[in-house]
Amino acid sequence: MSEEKSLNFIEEIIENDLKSGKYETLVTRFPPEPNGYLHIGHAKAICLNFGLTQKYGGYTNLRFDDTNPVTEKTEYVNSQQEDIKWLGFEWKNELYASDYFGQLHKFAVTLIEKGLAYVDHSTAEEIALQKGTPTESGVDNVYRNRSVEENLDLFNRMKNGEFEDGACTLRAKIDMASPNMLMRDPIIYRIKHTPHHRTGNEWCIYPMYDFAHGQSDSIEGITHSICTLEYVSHRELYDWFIEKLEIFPSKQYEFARLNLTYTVMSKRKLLQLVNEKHVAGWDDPRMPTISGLRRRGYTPESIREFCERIGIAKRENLIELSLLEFCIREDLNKKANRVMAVLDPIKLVITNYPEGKDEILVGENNPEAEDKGGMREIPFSRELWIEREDFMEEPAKKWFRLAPGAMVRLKFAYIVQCDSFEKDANGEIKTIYCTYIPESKSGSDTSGINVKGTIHWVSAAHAKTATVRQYDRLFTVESPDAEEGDFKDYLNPKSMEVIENVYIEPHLAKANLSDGYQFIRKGYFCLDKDSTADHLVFNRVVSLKDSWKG
RNA sequence: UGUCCGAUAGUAUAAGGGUAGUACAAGUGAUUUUGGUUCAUUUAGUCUUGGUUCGAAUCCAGGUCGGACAACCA
Repeated sequence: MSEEKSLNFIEEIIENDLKSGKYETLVTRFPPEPNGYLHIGHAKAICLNFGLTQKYGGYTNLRFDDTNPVTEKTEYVNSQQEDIKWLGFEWKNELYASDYFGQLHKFAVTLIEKGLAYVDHSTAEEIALQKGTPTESGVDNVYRNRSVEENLDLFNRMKNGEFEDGACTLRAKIDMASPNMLMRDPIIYRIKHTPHHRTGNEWCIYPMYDFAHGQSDSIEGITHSICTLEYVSHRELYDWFIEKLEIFPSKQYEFARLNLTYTVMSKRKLLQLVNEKHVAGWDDPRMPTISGLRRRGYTPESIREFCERIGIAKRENLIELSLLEFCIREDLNKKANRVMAVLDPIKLVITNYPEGKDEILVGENNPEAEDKGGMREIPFSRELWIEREDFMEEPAKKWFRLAPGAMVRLKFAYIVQCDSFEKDANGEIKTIYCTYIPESKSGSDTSGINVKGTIHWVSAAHAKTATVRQYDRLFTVESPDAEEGDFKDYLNPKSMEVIENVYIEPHLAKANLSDGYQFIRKGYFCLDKDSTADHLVFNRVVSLKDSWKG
């Protein structure tokens, strides 16, 4: 069966290149800068680059783009590696742009020797001024026409640490009148007397992104160098260096980055949320970081599926958060064991059930799993906790749950009928009194009674307690970036609701950190790493879809 | 008064000169011991104006709108 699946524009390019024999083996790379944690937007790029070589053969390198020692840290290198592995991908080579500092330095010397680079003593302000604007061309400066020998000598002295930071730069000599600002003699080396996370104090000059990225691709024989749209105008420069240096012609292709509703995606803004403690850290479950999503309870499969579904194109896009939620529900629906937990309890007493009697009921763990996920035991007794919202003193129309005189099925157990209820001094419902129908036991129901509603419960005498953290969108508006004023003005004050003393069925005491659970009728939850043996903390991954419109 | 990129249902993404399709979202109904799942079904789209053509979302030209570009960041 040939299921014609349409190709995205990058796959088309690759298939053409492979078919024409331009390349035998596809080589891609994922090139993060180790200056922050990876987020769902990076996941899109990871799935793309690794996915392509899985599909067409070939391999993908992991290359850290570590050309700026001021912002880069080993902590980030480690977290980024962990996230990529967790997503389920394996890189062929672990590489660093800093591995190429020696080679890159030689490339710079080559350019100088060809008369295509010069040392400039202008200040940053002067350079900006001489550069012109997008609509006005720039002007040449006095250092532009130095001799090759002088440039060689000066560049050598830069390398040897004879100048302070900012005293001079090495610039490519291209065209100060180019309509592309990046071609107006871009800086390719700058002085930074800053130790590097890998090369230590070996260098005090560091290449700029444009002078490192393309050449690194070329050195590694990257055939398709895939990046986001903001690099479109860099492509001309990318090609220029490769051409002048006469090295392997890697080609750059750009796709539109991911934007997600109700969140921000720039590393700068995410860092700000962390530093200013609007969230608990890079892995706060509300963060769109991969570590945050992992802690929230998202699975690698769900994120990969999401990346598959959003597609790859060149137009700007804003993906609805509901698609991400759909992907995790779809995955957890198959995998998550069903359990019962009561988040906002009221007492239910079964007046005709013997006091002191216990019963062990069995329930299937997951009706959606092939073997139903096996069975588990659930203790039942005379007094139960049920959800406050499952009782209505004056029922709305089409109300299927508990109300005076109404009958409901207790999940995995019996049908009960509400006889009366009691309020406390504040007028809040305190206790509901029911009678149960002994013949209606789940699995052996001979009562012949049909009820519309089924509710969850936990036996009061057997319940354990836990803390539940219910998460919601981090921002109140779809596009915090696009809004007026500071994006932080739109933080959702209710993005985390902590509920203490949630009653959970005893089975959940054995909950596993890596498993997702469905709290029946409430949503998908997972154990948080803050849990201890006697204090469990659950994160809500996502609520269940709720088509009840009360 | 620049250069480059883009424009298809609410949101994404296909259709590569020949019936505008899919997914999510939204609505309706059926099934259901989760108001979940599943199934069925409805709503809803080619930025604009010309041109080429028997025929244009697709090719061409002009316009409009959106985005990117003036860091010793990546």
